[in-house]
Amino acid sequence: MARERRAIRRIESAAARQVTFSKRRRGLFKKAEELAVLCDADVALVVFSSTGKLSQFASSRHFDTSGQFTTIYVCVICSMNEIIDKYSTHSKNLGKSDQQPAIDLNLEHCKYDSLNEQLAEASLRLRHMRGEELDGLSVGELQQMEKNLETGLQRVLCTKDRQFMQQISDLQQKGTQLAEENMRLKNQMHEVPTASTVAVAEAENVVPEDAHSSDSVMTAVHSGSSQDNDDGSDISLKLA
Amino acid sequence: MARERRAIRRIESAAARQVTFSKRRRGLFKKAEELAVLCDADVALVVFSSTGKLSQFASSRHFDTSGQFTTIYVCVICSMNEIIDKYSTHSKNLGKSDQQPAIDLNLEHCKYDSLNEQLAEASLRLRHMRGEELDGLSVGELQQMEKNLETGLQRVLCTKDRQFMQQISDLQQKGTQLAEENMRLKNQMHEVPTASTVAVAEAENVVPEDAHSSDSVMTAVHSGSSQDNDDGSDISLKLA
DNA sequence: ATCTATTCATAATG
DNA sequence: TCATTATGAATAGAT
Repeated sequence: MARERRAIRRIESAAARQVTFSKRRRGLFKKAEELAVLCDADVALVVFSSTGKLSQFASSRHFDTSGQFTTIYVCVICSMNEIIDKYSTHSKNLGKSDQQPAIDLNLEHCKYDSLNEQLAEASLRLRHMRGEELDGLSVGELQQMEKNLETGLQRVLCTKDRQFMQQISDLQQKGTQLAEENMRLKNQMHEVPTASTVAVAEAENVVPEDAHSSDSVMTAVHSGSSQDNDDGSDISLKLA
Repeated sequence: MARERRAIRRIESAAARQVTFSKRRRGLFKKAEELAVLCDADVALVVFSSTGKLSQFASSRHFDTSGQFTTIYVCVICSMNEIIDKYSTHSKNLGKSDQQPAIDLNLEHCKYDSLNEQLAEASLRLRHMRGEELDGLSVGELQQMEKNLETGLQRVLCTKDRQFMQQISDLQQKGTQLAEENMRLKNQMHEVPTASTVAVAEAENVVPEDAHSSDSVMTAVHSGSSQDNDDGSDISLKLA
């Protein structure tokens, strides 16, 4: 693939071997990733260099934050184990029925296979719901799917609206409470001498600037950044 | 790497995906083997196609019969397991040294539990897609679902349209064939005595009115309703 | 690491 | 699936 063809035989020079290993390993992992993405395949790749260093790759399908199904690559033990489990199951199902105490094993196998089938069925349905692999379906099945999707979408929209309204209502309530507390604070300030007012304001760090009129106090509280949130919510508070 | 660069994104067409999968899988396995030989590395590669078919590759070092150390390539379970064992050992050494006081039994349990979890996860997702059990979800998750459902719905609609159009196209083709056949029949009628012509037309019920000029025959066939459909389709035939 | 001359993999097509 | 071929990618060797 280059200046000259290199015979596919162990490279004797350790240095050259290391260089070639680096180059080709990168290429191999890239190809593995491309295969996984292009063909929607699960790929697990484990490589030990001649010095014993491990590199691994596994593909996994997940939801990403933008809400689309995406193939992302997780080179972590967890994901790799999934594929190895899949592999183990597969190789156990095919072939070697020897060397096993047979009885319980078969029961386990049945349960296992049944679970696998159910999982396959469920993921096929999910893929259909995502609009994938539809080509084999009849028009009737497609119409049913359309109906299901429309129903699901409607319900999701309703739920979302409900949650939005709940949040708004919560925020309004919180706003009312804060406004009431502000009113109380304002009244307290009116009831004490001017010198104490300043002391209180500094001690509680509520009003960052010199506030003498009641108007300026209200303004400062409403426009302040939300350090005053005591429930961990990160939604900024805006009141009309 | 060919006539044109293909974007590294999931190939939508199942057929094209399958073709690309075959080609690229072969390439990937070849590269894996070459890396193992050239660089004296241990390589394990497990690939599940999107249809769930497994292919695997593993390299292993053995003494061959000539008494030399050689890297030979064994795509058998045994060899793969060696590497997976190596992998497992490696990943066990790093990090989690906990949770492993137990017996080998737990391996089976883990796999079983994992399958069960996956199944539960899949069916929950399905229920979510159908708009069920949404109350626990955040607004963000709901928005993702909304997007997914819209995408799925769009794809279902597209597929349905495609199938409708396919049916229409099939019917049009059939109509054209019938029209041609009618034309042949008409020509045959011109070649036999008038009495027989009428008899044939009535017997086959193809041309409803007296048709003597070629123009009127064509018109009759094209605007005729589709009693001539022999495949049970109930879609009416309209030709331009 | 970077740079090319080559070889190779593969996308499109039949 | 198989064969062909134009094209872009990967990479061997050198710096």
